[in-house]
Amino acid sequence: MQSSPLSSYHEIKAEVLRRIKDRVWPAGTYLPKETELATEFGCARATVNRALRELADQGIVERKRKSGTKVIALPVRSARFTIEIVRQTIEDQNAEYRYALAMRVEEPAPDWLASRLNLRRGQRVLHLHCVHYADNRPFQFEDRWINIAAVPAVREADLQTIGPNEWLLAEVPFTEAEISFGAIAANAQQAEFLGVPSATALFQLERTTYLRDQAVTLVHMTYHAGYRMMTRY
Amino acid sequence: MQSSPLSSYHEIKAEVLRRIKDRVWPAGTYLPKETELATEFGCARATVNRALRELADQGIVERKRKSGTKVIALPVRSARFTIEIVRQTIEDQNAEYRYALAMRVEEPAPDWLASRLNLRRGQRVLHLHCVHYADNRPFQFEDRWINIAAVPAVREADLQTIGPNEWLLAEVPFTEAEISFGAIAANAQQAEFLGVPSATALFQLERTTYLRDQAVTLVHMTYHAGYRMMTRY
DNA sequence: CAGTGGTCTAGACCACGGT
DNA sequence: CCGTGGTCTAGACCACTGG
Repeated sequence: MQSSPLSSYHEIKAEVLRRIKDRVWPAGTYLPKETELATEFGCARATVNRALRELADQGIVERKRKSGTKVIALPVRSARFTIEIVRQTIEDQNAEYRYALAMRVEEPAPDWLASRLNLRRGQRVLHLHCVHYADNRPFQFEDRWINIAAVPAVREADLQTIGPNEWLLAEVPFTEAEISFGAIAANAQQAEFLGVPSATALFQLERTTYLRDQAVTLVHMTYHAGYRMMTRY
Repeated sequence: MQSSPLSSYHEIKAEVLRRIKDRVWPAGTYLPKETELATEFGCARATVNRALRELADQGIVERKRKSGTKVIALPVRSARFTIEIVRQTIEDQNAEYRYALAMRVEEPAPDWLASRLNLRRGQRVLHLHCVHYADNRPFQFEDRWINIAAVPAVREADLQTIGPNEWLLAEVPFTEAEISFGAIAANAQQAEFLGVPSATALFQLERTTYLRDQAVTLVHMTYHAGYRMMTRY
């Protein structure tokens, strides 16, 4: 074997991928064990291991102790979307970012919210409406609820200047979140803030954030008409 | 130092993460170098390396040779969406999957498509309309164009039984793709196939797939009203 | 119980990128 | 130039899991 000793895990990864693509190892079959590949490629087992581990992370192969490494039948393609701060998104487009806080109310959590975020009945929350502009055109409308108990400091926060997203990210980074994307028909409020006719089809991102099992915030971010979220893989 | 020798990279990762969260190492600061951490934790440098590398992959820290490892200021959270085959999605909901091929036409690529996929003018493509049902209710409408030159075998493919997505995935796995999500107002066709009023707000996924720089397929997958794509991170 | 991947080690050399 | 992370090695032990 040992054509020309591949000694970087990049090379090994590429070679293994090539064999899978070229059906040398068709979907469902098992690859040789790590030690065998190490011998074939003339490298240490750790190097093969690193290559295969990354292929497993990418969902190309599946590894199990004792059984070995096998090529996944229908490769599940997973795309990665980076959810940036809106300001970033806008500035990346070389547009001028402007932010406005349209509403800030402290009140007891409405029942639907309390049940959604698992709050005690009547627990106090901060309800915000914000609009993010790109070159003075509305880009995103943000409707956010913050659980005050989870971040008491928010009462003192100056959210006139900094968006709540950025403020929260700096205050309580590294939270767990649940995200969903969907399409909605603009309600009167969204239509007004975004400057579109009512019932316009809009892209919306919903995110619920938790810190150690305690809900921090629920936000609906509704984008201007025609917005598309993109990525490649 | 060396409180209690942490010797698994999991433990080290957790400990480093804890220190970042607890602001022992605030955003923007540099962590000790790998060798120092290895000494502190009483383990090999490779172990520290593995832990820090994974934190870098997660976008928690940023590493650069010579400079060192620093805590990212505003952690960019990236969510991973698995784009499964529709059949999977439906079956995962314990619903009955049914598929119908509504149209199959072979024709020269229209100009907009040719320019979009970088095809020669008039190159022949296969144009398909498919509907995927969950428990006999329309779930997704698929409008797909396939570049015949890229996958000649598609001419013989029986797309009555297997959806083109599954067929393509088996035939040409491991392609590059560009994806975008957005909201659209249903046109007459989409409205009819999905059984909703015209202009209903619908969630749509567009994907362009390439194999070695050659366009393979462009597809618009439009979901039933109310559909949301979910994930957590 | 035994086979395969999972992980750790101690040491080495290399490559990038500030100074 | 030279410090820091990037990677490789040879060898070892461990942990899960299939038979």
